[in-house]
Parts: sequence; structure tokens; C-alpha cells
Amino acid sequence: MKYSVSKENHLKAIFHLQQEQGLVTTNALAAALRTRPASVTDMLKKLKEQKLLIYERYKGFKLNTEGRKAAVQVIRKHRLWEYFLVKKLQFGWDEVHDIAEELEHISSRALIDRLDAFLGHPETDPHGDPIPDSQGRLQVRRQTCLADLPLNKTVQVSGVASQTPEMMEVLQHNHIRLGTRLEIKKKFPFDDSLEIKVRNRPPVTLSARVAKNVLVTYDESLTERR
Amino acid sequence: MKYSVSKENHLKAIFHLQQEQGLVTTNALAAALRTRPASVTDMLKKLKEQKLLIYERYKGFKLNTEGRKAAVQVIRKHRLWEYFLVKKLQFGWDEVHDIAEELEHISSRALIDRLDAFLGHPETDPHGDPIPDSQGRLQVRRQTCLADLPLNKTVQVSGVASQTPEMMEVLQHNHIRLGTRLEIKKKFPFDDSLEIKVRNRPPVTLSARVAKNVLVTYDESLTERR
DNA sequence: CTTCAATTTTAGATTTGTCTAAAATTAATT
DNA sequence: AATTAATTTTAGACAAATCTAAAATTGAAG
Repeated sequence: MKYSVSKENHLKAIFHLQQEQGLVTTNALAAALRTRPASVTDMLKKLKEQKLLIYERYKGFKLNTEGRKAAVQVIRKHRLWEYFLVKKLQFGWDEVHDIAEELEHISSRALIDRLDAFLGHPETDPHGDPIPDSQGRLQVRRQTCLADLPLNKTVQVSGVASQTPEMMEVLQHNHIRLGTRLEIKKKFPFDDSLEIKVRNRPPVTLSARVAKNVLVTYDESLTERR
Repeated sequence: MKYSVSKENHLKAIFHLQQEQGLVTTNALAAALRTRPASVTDMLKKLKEQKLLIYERYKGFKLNTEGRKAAVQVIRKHRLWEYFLVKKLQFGWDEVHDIAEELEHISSRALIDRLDAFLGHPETDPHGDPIPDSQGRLQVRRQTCLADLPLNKTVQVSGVASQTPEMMEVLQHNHIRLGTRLEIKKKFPFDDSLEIKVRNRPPVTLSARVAKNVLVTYDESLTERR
């Protein structure tokens, strides 16, 4: 099944929103897509017609199985293209989002499967977000922000929530990149800042603001792999 | 300047048509784009408004400098993507057109320049058509069809005009591929068929129909390069 | 349990790209 | 040169995706 660019964007945004909240609201989706609530309502009607979501007037909405499948395919494409842009075309971590936003709507299934193979079936995109496999299975990983973590637990940086250039600057400066392993050595309740330790580096302090935006994974594979 | 997908398709098609004929006609463009003459007229008005072509009612039209620039950029993208698909993703020569047709509308300039570098600044696409450089310069090559060639002139296969699967089958079978060097050994006026010779192979006969569709280059670089 | 504010939906308009059917223009033929 | 045929353009309609402004619904607070 092929959907318009706008529909794919709606599906993707709904998918992301319903990860956090269960039901998604019209206003929230309008904000995420930088469009108007009225436009969202229009689109919801069409998506409901096409049986891609569960929606009751005034109540909120969420994707059904079909809609989730479609959304995950778009996300798969987005993340594979991001990986390609960074690993093959040498783009910076922070430059690729807008381009991938366009590439994710290229429809060919054969293209994306071959791209996946060409890239060596990567598991996560350059921001550390998991890439759904060709069956649409999306790996679930225990992901929290650095701020919510106990002391002395080794974790791996897997993403950055709000990627402003200013934010990226801080991370760059402290040698924190995707995949960096680190642990929290001390918490300062005064301002909720943290002292963290990266292997082979002196400890550094991060503000609560920064810690909230750094996402980390701490699943078992960490002790196993690499 | 950024143009809609439909506008880019019109510009590209006009460019190709005006290579052959000087002025392009409404019907010809409608046929090339598989749309209706009335729709073409509508679009021509918009493209004229935007100062991309020279157009007088009922008379015909062609691109001006600005329009040509825009068209060449689309062609550059199309051919670079085709090269990528064949050389990196292992697609067949004949499978890539439709996918490139979508990819050519991705807008990022940085993307296409990096892709070009990643591919090693290729000079021709997998069909043998020259790829415009980043300045939009399009290499002019003396290209004719096999049918119009004198005897005993060594030429290089550079493209296929009408790429039907049936046509490709004939070429495959006779070991004629892009870059293949060959010469005409004999012409049969009875049916305009040709006997040709590829190095290290027995001579084969091609019908006039096939010969008309095989494009070859015969510039000096042939004796020089490789 | 009303009333008011926020949210959501409807109604109606706009833009872009397309279409069909009819009219205008050009070209071709007798 | 006049009539017919082909080409091209206009006129008017439609679908998709958006918007604004107004109406409907919900839910929160007195």
C-alpha cells in the first residue's frame, strides 16, 4: 500500500506521540507537524476511512495494527537513510534529519532492502535509535535519560532528545557521542547536576538540563557485546 | 530555487525533447509525460510566469537559460542516483529508472554533491548518458545510433534508446552491454540488418530495428582511454 | 449544576495539478 | 481560397491538502 507524503508524515508523527502518551490529541499532532488543528482533523478523517487508525470525534486517536505497520516502514526508511548519510556520505550527526525527512518517502521496497544490505543491516541510526528490520519489528530497548539513572551503572549513549546546535556543542566538547559508554559518579542535589565518567577521560560535570536530554540504553547486550 | 515535482518533470521532459527538435510542441510533451495537452498548457503558463521558458500561444516553446539550468540539475540528480543504484546497490541496468525518477526530486544540494564525491565523480550513468557536473556543464558527445554508422569504425556502446525488456534480452544474448566496443562488418541492404563484431567473439547479426536503438559514441577518447 | 475556557470539529475558501469538453487557431487538402 | 482536420487553448470541474473563522463539544471551576 502506498500513501501520500502528507499521510506518511501524519502516521509517523502519531506513532511517535503515542509512544509517550497512549492516546494522541489533535492539538499535539498539529504542533508536532507544524500545522493547524483543523487540518489534522481533516487528515484524521481520511486516515480513519483508510482504516489506519482508531478515532472517535473529540476523544483522541491512535494507530491500529495497519497504521502502525505503515508508520514503522517510514521510520525504517528514515533511519536507514540517516545511517547512509552519516556513514557513507560523511554528513555530520546533526545535519541529516531534514534530508532523511525527504528520502523516507521514496517508495521502492527493493531500494530500501538493498540499502539495508549495503549498509550491513545496521541496528541503530546515527542518533542511536533502533532501526526496524525488514519485517517491521522494532527492537524495544530500555531507554531513559541520563538524569533518571542510579550511580555507577554503565550505560551507552543512544540518542539525544532535543538536538539543538547548542546542545550538540556541549556534548561534542565533553567527548560524548553516540555509543559512548559512561557511568554516573556523583549527583549534586543542589542543582541536580551530575558528575560522569567516560573511560580514559577525566570526569566531567553535566547540568540537569543536559542530562535530561541525553538518552542512554542499559540492556544486557551491553555487558555481552563488544 | 526549488520547484515542485511536477514542474521538475516538465522541465526535464522539455529539455530532452528540445535536444531533438528545436521547438517543443504541446502534444509531444503531453505524450512524453503521459498527461493531457490541456494539462501541459496549464503548466506552460506557470513555467512562463516563473520565467523558465520561452513560449508563445500556439507556436511552441523551449527552455530559456534559467529553465535549462533547472532541467540539467534534475538530470544530474537522476543520473547520479542511477549510478549509485547500479554500482553500489547492485541493481540491474534496467531496473533503476523508476526509482531514480523518484530520487531525482530530493532537493538537498549538499546531498547530491556528496553523493557525487562518494561515487568518485562518475562521467556517465549506467546507460552511458553523460552526467552533468556540479556547475551544470553537460558533456556533449557525438552519439548516433548503430544504424547510421559506416563500416569498420570502432565505437563504444553508450546507451539504448528504447529500453523494453525484449530489447534488453536481444542485447544480453549478443553480449552487448554498456561500454562494449564493436564495429560494423557488413550491411545488408535487403532488410538493413547489420553484421557486427565484438572483440573475442564470433560476428553476430542485428536487425535494423535493434540497430536503430543502440546508441554509440565515437569520439577521440576511444582510441586514447583504456 | 451551570458557566466559561480550552479543545476539537465543521463550513467554506484557497492552491496546485489534473481532467473533459468545447472553442480557437493553425495547417493541410482539395 | 475554402473547408476540413489536427493542434492547442480556454472554460469549468475535481481531488488533495491546507487554511481561517465560526460552531460544537468537553471538562473545570465556581
